[in-house]
Amino acid sequence: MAKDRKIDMVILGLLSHENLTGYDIKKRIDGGISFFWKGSYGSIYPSLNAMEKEGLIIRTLSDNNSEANNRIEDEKTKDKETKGRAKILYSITDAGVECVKAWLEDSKVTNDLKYETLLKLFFGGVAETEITIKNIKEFEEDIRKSLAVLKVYQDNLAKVKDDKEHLYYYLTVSFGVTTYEGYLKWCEESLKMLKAD
Amino acid sequence: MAKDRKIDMVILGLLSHENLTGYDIKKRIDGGISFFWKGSYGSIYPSLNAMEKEGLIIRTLSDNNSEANNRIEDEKTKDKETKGRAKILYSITDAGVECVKAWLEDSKVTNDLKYETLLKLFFGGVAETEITIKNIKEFEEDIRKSLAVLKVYQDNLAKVKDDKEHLYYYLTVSFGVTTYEGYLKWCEESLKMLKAD
DNA sequence: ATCAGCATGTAAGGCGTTACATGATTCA
DNA sequence: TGAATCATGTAACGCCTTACATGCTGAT
Repeated sequence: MAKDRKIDMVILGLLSHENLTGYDIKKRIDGGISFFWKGSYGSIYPSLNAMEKEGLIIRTLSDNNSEANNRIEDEKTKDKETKGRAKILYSITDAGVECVKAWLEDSKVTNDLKYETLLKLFFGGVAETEITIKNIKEFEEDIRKSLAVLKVYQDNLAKVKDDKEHLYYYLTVSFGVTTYEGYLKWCEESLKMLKAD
Repeated sequence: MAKDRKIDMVILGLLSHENLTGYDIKKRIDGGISFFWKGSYGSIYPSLNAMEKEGLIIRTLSDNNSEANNRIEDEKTKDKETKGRAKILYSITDAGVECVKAWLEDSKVTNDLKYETLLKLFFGGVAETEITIKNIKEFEEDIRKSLAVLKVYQDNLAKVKDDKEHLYYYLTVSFGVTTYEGYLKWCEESLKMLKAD
């Protein structure tokens, strides 16, 4: 049942949208969801293998240049498609979908936040005020950049948010935009207070 | 140099304010900073022992009912104070303070956020809309409660924020208040959109 | 007398990162 | 030809949590 490894849910969730390789999954994680979740190959590939054994996902042939061939034709399960590349495309099984549903319906959640920025702020009294000001300015700059990226996502998604599938993505990105805007507001006020001594 | 174990910095930071036992440290972490950092005894005690060996902290006699006796009188270093309780009070050394300063001045930070709530939202399309609505409402309720607590902290700290020592605490708590208010705003808007279908 | 809170610690195990190892393909 | 990107995976190691083990103190 994929224990408590949240990475399993991330992968299962992504596969509920489309068939992906481990490499693709990494790209998806690094893309639109990176502001609230991260993952590395070192966790993705082992998770993929474990979930395949559990029957939550299966290897599939890639469907590029053809439609509807979600069946396995090669028992080595290495996709030979266009050339001879070793590429493993995964798709979610019914058991996998049930697993995601069960997780969604389970109301217990753990939001684990580790803000080193805030830690440094909290203990800022140990060093000079200038250090804290510098740290906040750097944080502000990072957020400003991320916010710009998120807003592009948000604008594009706003146009298609009537489609159920995109609404959830839109809401997630909006969460990022709202919180980042809050961060910037806080940065501004804090810098004012610190500069005033 | 306490490697990359962030818990070391949390402890060192707390000890830069006051002398504490491992048990006290746990309480401090669970208190005002729990919204951006967490820690358990299983990480606190080993960290304390490691840092003592590194000379970043030392065992101290508790100074209750007396002033200025920060010297060690008992080589067993178990504080025998009021009764015969085994209680180890730690204080930060100069090396420890330098360590915190070096960390504060190092501009690289890692803010590691794992929002299971957002993960569930992102993949909400797998289940019925009602599930997502329920999940958001639960998140909203949790945030509302935490915000109320934070606001009490903020109000109390606002009164003493002219004092340098308290300003940083005030700013940290304000960060929490600002972001939590943003969360609530987002919850409201999202629920509206989801209910509108 | 019992329970909550004070107080310290260890053991097992889970989760995850970094760095490494390997090799194909595509494009300049 | 060489660099970037695609693509999969392992090994070592680190950090942390959970659960357990132990025992004192103070209040009801």
